[in-house]
Amino acid sequence: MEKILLVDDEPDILEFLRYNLVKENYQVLTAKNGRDAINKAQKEMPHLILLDVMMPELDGIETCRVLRQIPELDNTIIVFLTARSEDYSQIAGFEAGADDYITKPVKPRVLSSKIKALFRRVAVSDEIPNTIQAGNLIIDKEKYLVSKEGADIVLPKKEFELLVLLASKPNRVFTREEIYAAIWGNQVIVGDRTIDVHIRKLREKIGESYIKTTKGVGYKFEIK
Amino acid sequence: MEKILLVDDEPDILEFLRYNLVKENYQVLTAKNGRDAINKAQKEMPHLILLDVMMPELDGIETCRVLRQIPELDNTIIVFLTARSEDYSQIAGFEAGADDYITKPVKPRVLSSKIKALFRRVAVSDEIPNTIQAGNLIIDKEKYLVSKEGADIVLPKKEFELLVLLASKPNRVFTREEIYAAIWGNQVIVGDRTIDVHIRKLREKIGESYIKTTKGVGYKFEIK
DNA sequence: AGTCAGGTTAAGTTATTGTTAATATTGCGA
DNA sequence: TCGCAATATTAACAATAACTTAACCTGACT
Repeated sequence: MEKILLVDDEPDILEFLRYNLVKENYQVLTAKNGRDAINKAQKEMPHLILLDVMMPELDGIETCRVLRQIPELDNTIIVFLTARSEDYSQIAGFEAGADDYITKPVKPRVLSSKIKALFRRVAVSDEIPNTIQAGNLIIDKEKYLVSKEGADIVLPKKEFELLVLLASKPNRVFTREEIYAAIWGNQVIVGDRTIDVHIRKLREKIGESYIKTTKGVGYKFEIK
Repeated sequence: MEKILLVDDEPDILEFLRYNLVKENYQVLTAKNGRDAINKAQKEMPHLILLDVMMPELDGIETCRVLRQIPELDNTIIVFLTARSEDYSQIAGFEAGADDYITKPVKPRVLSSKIKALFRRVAVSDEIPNTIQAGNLIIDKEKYLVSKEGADIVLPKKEFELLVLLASKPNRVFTREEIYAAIWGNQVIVGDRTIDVHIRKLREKIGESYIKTTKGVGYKFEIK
């Protein structure tokens, strides 16, 4: 369920928007000014912020600028609510980092269809870079699957992570230390044959030719 | 060709509107009061209904409310014809489920451009798929129904949501965290066997072959 | 030959998931 | 509002897959 933060200084509008969005099954939070919005946004990490442009003190444009500074909110969609499609505010708004506009008076169906469309857009653009091509292997991080010439290979977690690591920079040699750090982290301690065994299993499954040992240094995913 | 239903108690206006819309190549039906409109709408399934607000007996607002109860007319656009842009009627109208307004006196060019714009918008937002086809399962999110080879399967809420989530991206592995976040949200905390049990129930009902476990990672809805 | 780095195998260990039944919660109709 | 039935969650234990380790092997280089 998507979380939406509404920001407007007029309680009536806030209520009107909330009513319509709750009906569409969104989780709705509200803030009544810019400062409030920034706090709540940081705490709640909403997926979308609907932000009135005209507000006393910190206006929508300024609020948006501040919000866009927060790296955690990078994937948050910001939509402006403007009185009319004034060219001025639109330009300023997009420059401040808004994703879209809705003009007042807000029509419920426009509201919901626009928001739906925005979420859809995000959902689509999200699925782009989840696969690594390396030689004739395709590694799909999302599906946790490796396919080799059409055939799917299922790998256990550690083996998959190992492969992803090595294949993420083909031909680069990863030392054992690097591999430990990346896959086990600094907390876990494992014996010194563990990686070798995983490498063995991996080679068995994807074929012996991909992973090369550089003695005294480490392993690499070789791609000619 | 789009079908438009005109509703107004004044024959002159009706005739005026029809003339202008027929010219634009729409298929035009008319009704002279709210009751009539509801009947014709159900029978004819128009793509758009142009509805006068001021009508004796059942007024436009009320008619609209009734129309919006009819699920088949969900995708029908409802446009109000109002004497002037009174704030009151606008709000009431939008709450009743209208999509837009046209104010009287109606200018033919405004009429046709507005209607064109509305159809264009619907054409875009219409692609929201309310049904997922996955293997030989058809999942209808609207009807909360799953059918497998013609037979309907009724699923409890949680199981249904789980299925929808997994089937929304077939073959993608969802981690337990993702599943928790999607179905329970960040607020609720449930024990660590809860998902498993729901998975069990689901598999019992839809068949064992669809949902695959990727140990250490999560679950996926597999579709070959 | 001795040492060092890594390879291999199988057996042990642990972590994760499956399963069932019991318990809690919810929603709904009388 | 009560009580029932349907759902949802938890608990306890079983099953299984993944991971790690130990013991031994191989080959290269000195």
